[in-house]
Amino acid sequence: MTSRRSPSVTSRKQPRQARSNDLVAAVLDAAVQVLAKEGAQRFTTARVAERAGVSVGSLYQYFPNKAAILFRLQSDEWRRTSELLRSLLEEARSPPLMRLRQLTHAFLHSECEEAQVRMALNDAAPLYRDAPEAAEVRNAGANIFEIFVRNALPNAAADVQLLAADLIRTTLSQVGSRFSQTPRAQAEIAAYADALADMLCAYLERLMTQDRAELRTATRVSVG
Amino acid sequence: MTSRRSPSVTSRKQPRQARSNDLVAAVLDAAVQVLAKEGAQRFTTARVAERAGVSVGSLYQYFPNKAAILFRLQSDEWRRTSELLRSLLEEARSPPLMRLRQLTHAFLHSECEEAQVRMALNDAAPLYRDAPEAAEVRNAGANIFEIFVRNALPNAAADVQLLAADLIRTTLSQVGSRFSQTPRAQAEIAAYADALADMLCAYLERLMTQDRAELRTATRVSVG
Amino acid sequence: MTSRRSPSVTSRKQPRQARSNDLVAAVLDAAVQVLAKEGAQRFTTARVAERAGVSVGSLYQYFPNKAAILFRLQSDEWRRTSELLRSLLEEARSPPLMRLRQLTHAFLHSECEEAQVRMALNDAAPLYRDAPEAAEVRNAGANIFEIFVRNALPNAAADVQLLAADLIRTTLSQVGSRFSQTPRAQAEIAAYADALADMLCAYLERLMTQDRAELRTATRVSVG
Amino acid sequence: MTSRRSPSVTSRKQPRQARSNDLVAAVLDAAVQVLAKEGAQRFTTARVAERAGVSVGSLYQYFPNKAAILFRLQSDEWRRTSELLRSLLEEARSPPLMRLRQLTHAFLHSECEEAQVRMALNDAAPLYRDAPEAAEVRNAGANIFEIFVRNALPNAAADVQLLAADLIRTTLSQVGSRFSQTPRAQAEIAAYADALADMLCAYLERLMTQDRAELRTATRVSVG
DNA sequence: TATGAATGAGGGTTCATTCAT
DNA sequence: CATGAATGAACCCTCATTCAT
Repeated sequence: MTSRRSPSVTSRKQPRQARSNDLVAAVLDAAVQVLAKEGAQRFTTARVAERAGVSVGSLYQYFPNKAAILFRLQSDEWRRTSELLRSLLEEARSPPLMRLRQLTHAFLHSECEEAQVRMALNDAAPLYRDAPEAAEVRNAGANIFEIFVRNALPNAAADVQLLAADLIRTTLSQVGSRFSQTPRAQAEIAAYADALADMLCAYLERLMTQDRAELRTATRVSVG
Repeated sequence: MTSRRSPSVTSRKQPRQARSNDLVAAVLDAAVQVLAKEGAQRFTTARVAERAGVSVGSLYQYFPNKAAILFRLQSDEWRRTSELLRSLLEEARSPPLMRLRQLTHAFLHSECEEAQVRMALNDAAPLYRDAPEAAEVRNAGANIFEIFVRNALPNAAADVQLLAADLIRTTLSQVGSRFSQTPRAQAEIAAYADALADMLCAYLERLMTQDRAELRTATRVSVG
Repeated sequence: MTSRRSPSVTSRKQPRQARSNDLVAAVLDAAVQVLAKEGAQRFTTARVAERAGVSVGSLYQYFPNKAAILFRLQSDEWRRTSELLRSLLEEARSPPLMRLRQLTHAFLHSECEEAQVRMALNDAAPLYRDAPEAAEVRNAGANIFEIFVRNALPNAAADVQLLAADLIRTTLSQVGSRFSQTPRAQAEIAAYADALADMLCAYLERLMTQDRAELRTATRVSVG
Repeated sequence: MTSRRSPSVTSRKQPRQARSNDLVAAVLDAAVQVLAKEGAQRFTTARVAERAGVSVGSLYQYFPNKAAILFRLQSDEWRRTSELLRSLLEEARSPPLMRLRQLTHAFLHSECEEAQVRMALNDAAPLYRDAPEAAEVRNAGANIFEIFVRNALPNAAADVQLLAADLIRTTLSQVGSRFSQTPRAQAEIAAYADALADMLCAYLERLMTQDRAELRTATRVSVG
């Protein structure tokens, strides 16, 4: 394939002053509204600037291009989600399976909020996903699951742990994203979350059983 | 949000003659190439026509608009996948869990073939997914899993069956689609397919256990 | 201004055979339907041919271009109107003013029938009106009024007669055409026709008075 | 008939600054030239922009679409004509019939100026006449005649007044428009205007006679 | 003679980005 | 710094007409 553009997508300047922060906030806010109201297709810098009550020129002072706005939106979104996941997964007092179930519920509900914007943002993904910064942000989210899995499967090989973490994370985010493409009632969300949690937990449970088996084997071997 | 257009997307005329079929085939073939080489962003009717060695006008004799080409591509793709799934799931001689595992492997491998095109097609989804015909094609795929699940969980309530079928199907297609976004070696695919199959099987196994329990309960009740 | 195309617009061949006549009739019929249903803007040879159940190629065998179809439609329309006017104006038993009034009513009613098509045909006028044949057909209609006026104002100078004939004809056709652009109830048509007839008759009456005066003067002069 | 589009046609933004006004003026000016030189058929935004020495993009900053340019031209034209008519009809010192005659002359002369543009604008009418704003502008012109007729026929019923006003206005504008489609010498214009004025005045005179009769009747009744 | 597939210039419109003010 | 007018390439789609079959 020919080269596809992956220009830098981060802020042109770090806005230190109050004014700048306001402007950036206004733009991001407007961007969300445009995304929700008009969809990814009609998401234009002009429309964002207008809705933000700002000139296009100003917009381009803080975002190098349209993709940067979208990337920032997605970035913030990922950060928020990571925060949510971290707070639930790291809560070490409850057992892993219970935490995973709680998280599934929380995540699915959160996905269904502002599904409109999330979908539009998803539609616009081709515009920002190839930027180098994107990988970085995504990896940050991955860590959380890796820690969780390492904790739940302390005796598993590293690659098994990574694979499980990836699969759980991918399943959650992809299935959640797809599920929220259709408007859902609260009860429906809860039911789907239960099923999804069943699946993830069944998987994790199986791994944990193997994990304990491995431990016994390892012990016996070392003892023997 | 404001209304978004969802124009019809099916063929303008049924090509009966050899000539027409050639043209349609050439256009679809060219469309795949453009998608792979240029991506969804640069997928234009002009480019497709040029690569097909055909005039734009001719292209528009057989496809009412750009979305129709994309829809047709996706449609064909869905049909092929459905065929694959059906042949594997309906193969009644092997037990359900084994069939599900085989299917996972087959599906993941198939997803990773021509991943480039699949991704581009996915990026272009906003252009065709709202067409009325799209829902129809999607539902066709859903049936296959429903039948499979009904067979595996004969005693479960209908809504449980539907939910399980939906979840399995969604997980497979979404996780598969995400997984294939990165180029993968054969071994990597096999490993991921194993993990994914583990997850789906663990889930189905749990449901099957419950299913048998329900049968016992029901039997006891009716006997008692 | 630069040259505007005024290509010939008459039939490519005189259709003598039954088949040909059928085809021409079918095309004209279809043309009327397309005009009514789609408007001048969307009046295309392809649409006409399809609705006529005929291939574009065949259509072009009997009409040299799109304008020719429209011209033929308008031509026929003018012929029909001329027939109507002639039959009413030449009816010599009733006095001129009464005939003019009757004609106004008849004409306005006729204009309001199929107003849809008439309007569309009017919108398409730029396509055919510059053809040399158009003037010819129009002049045919003019004659009728000239004869009528010569009869009503036998003593007037030739240029006065011509001017009056032109004005009456122009007023009738233009006001009628404008009036029928809005859908009208029968009573509304009658009322407007009455007013229009009032105007035309008041005008003609005044000229007739002058005409008689001229006769007296002429007589007196010639006598004196 | 199927629905035909009637998009809004008014300015995209109110040009406040000198620069903007210049651009709008340049575009309108260019539009007139293109209309005169190329006709309605070849009136394209690209040509207008080019002749205005402006990019298409700029053109679209001030006009939402092609129709808007045409509508604006027609609108301005209507406004100018209304101004002319008002100044002549409201000139209360001369008697109604005289005013009507003067107006007829003035109007016909004005119609014959830039007849080329007027005709082209007329040909393009289908593009803008269905816009909601068009009715409004047209009605503004109607008022002038209604006031004039109410003054000339104070005792007539309201519907009689409205009908007369409509008929006079329609006749003037339609006959004038048709007349100016052919290039005319000054003398020819004067002669035709005289005839047209004769017709309108004869009509109005008849109504005024009736009006006075009604007054007498009304007086007698009220006295008796 | 009939067909209808093929053509491709041309039309209206959008939008990311720049830069003079 | 802020503005927003200006740019013009690019996009999707239409349609009168021809000509090989």
